[in-house]
Amino acid sequence: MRYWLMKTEPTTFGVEDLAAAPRHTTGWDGVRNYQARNMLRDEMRRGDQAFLYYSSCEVPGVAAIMQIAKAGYPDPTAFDRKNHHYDPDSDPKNPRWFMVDVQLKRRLARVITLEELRAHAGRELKGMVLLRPGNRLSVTPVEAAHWKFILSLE
DNA sequence: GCCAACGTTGGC
DNA sequence: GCCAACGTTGGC
Repeated sequence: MRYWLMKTEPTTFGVEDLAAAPRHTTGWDGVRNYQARNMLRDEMRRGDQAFLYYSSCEVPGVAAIMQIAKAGYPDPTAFDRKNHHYDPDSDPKNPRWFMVDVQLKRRLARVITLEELRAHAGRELKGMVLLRPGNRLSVTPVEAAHWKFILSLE
């Protein structure tokens, strides 16, 4: 089993939205970056776990644990003219963008803030993709040891 | 294939 | 709201 971190803006889609969804499960659609696409399409497996991470907000940080409920499949929002993430160049016969389904496992007792994670960037969380300067990827892998350490901060 | 211009991301 | 970092686009 592998570990991941997936970014969302809390004002757009927060933990409470996921909790309110049927079976606490939703499609993680709208990712339009090739590197992230490759992970969604090729690497994520059902049963993998992922941190739900809040970005572009007052207190960025890890807010919850999710489980990958369905491995990568074509993202239909790319074919929907009216959708904000519509991509006219994505051919349904050869889809360009992929998504997974995620299920809420549990909220963390508190948000583990980016500031806290950074405080450990030189040691326990050395090499964590999220903390790499200039990183903007909305989906990143998390090493098992890092995953465990972050939860120990909870 | 280079690279300048542009748009987006996301912390601060 | 600012701005640095990065990805994408398109002219050449």
